Amino acid sequence: MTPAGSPYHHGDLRAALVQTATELARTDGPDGVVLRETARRVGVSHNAAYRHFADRTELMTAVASNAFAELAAAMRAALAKEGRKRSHRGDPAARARGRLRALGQTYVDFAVAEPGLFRLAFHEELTEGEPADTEPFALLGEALDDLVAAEVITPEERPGAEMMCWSAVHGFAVLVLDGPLRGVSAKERSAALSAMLDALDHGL
Amino acid sequence: MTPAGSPYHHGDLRAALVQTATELARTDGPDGVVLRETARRVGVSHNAAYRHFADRTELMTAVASNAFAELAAAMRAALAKEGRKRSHRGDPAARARGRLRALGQTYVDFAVAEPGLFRLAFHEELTEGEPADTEPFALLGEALDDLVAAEVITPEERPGAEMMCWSAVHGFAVLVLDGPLRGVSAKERSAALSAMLDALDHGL
DNA sequence: TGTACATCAGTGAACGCGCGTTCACTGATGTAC
DNA sequence: TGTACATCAGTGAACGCGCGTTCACTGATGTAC
Repeated sequence: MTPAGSPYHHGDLRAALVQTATELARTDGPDGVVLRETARRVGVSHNAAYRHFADRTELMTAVASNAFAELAAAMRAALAKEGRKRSHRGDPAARARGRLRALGQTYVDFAVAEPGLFRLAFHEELTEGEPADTEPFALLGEALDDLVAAEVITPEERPGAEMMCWSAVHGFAVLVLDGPLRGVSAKERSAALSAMLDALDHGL
Repeated sequence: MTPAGSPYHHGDLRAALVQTATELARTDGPDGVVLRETARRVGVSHNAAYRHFADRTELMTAVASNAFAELAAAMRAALAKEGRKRSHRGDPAARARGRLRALGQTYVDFAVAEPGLFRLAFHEELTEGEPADTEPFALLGEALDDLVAAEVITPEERPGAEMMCWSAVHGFAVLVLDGPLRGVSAKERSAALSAMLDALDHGL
């Protein structure tokens, strides 16, 4: 608990910086994460940040990690909601398929709702280092485990199916954000996504 | 025909700038396209570029257009090569499927071979304006027309199939360049791509 | 064929930008005795 | 309980960077008469 006013010691400056930088990324994307601006907004001198991060990249990496966590949380919520559906009672195959679809839908929804965070999470310079924090893809993998368990697909089909799901869902998101699907209306977009998820489900 | 030496008038400065900027993009990606450096390499004062481009973005757009043309050319070559296969004689369905697969393969190969150009082509800031030059996607669309004509898929299935192909292929490329598939060896990568193209083919 | 003149294509110097990063420093905090 | 001291967390000023862009200018070219 820091006293009111502007105490010399912040309390939890690191967390405050990451939080603020995340908001910048949300609004302005990867390039919006400016070290000086982040410090300014937190109300601290810009070099104070160097107590907590070696450089700007380290700050961005922390933001990316935040973004992945946010996406993963949305996906877990969607998974739980879908799992609870009455129609899936006693039908593990339908449930597994429904959950996979829900994951894909949520992934794309997140990209559209938070383009800045999404772009940052997959920002080239950040993914260069150690293996990225890819919980979202792990969740997709678990959904595929369920699909195998429910005998919707065979273990042999799984590798192809997995690449397919990862790629289709991520690709759709990217094409909507920065590709030829950019200008498309929300309505058309969800129709296209829906058609694709149908094809994906049917193809498995 | 310009005389030897350093004539005052270049001859075709615009083309030279685009060409050089393309090489910069090839090596260093979107951020590598630096107006001053481009002019420097061409051997011209940096503001000469403003005779031919309103600003840096316009130069980059020209480079992106080059990149798309290069990708499209590779795809057309793959299409022609696949179409000539003996095994496809009298089997339009097999041929249509083979061509679609060849397109996907070529698309990913291009992204891996020319990451800088690929990233530039789908660079956020460039795709903002008017509809991008998307011949590669048009080719994918034509391949799907053939698939419908050969009765491999029905016209009703086509929209979902199209989104699926676009997304899967583009998504795979992006995941390999900047996503969790980044570090993967060439061998693993082509196995994964192959598995995905199998799944895609089988799913249609 | 010669010449005047509009137009096009280049030059060179300068500006402002705002950043990331480093340096030498000071204020606050907690712990050993 | 008091005090010395190491350590941690901030500050403020400064640097260098290299860029994109603009300004006022000059050299080359082609066309009308």
